[in-house]
Amino acid sequence: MAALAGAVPRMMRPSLAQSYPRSGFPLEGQGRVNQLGGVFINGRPLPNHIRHKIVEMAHHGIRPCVISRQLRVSHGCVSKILCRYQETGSIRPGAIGGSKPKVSRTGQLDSRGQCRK
DNA sequence: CACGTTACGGTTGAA
DNA sequence: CGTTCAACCGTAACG
Repeated sequence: MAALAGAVPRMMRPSLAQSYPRSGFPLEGQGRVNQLGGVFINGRPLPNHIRHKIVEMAHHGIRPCVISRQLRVSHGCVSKILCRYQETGSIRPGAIGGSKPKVSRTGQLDSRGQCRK
């Protein structure tokens, strides 16, 4: 599914998209720039296409250091995403949010429900 | 110079 | 309906 991992963009919510205060693009207001000159959002996963590019380049035989420079992402992130990709075989991030499952609290299993949308 | 891991700040989302 | 809390996010820094 790696090749088909790209299909879940956080499209603007109908209610939010309708709530356009003014300006052309109220969204993406947290656009930050890292030392590499790349735009990312603090506390939010990278765009789907960026992740796909990282895996694609890595599969091509390009060094992680080159990928990080070419895509403008921190090498730490590249390493993390590549590691996860090899583990799970998927490009998508883990399950963010979601409170602690009561069942796990009892002290049996610690596997969090990886419910991907 | 290249790579892995940790530290930090921030957001998300169910309970 | 609003708050809480743990987990993951990615960058920045360390080794």
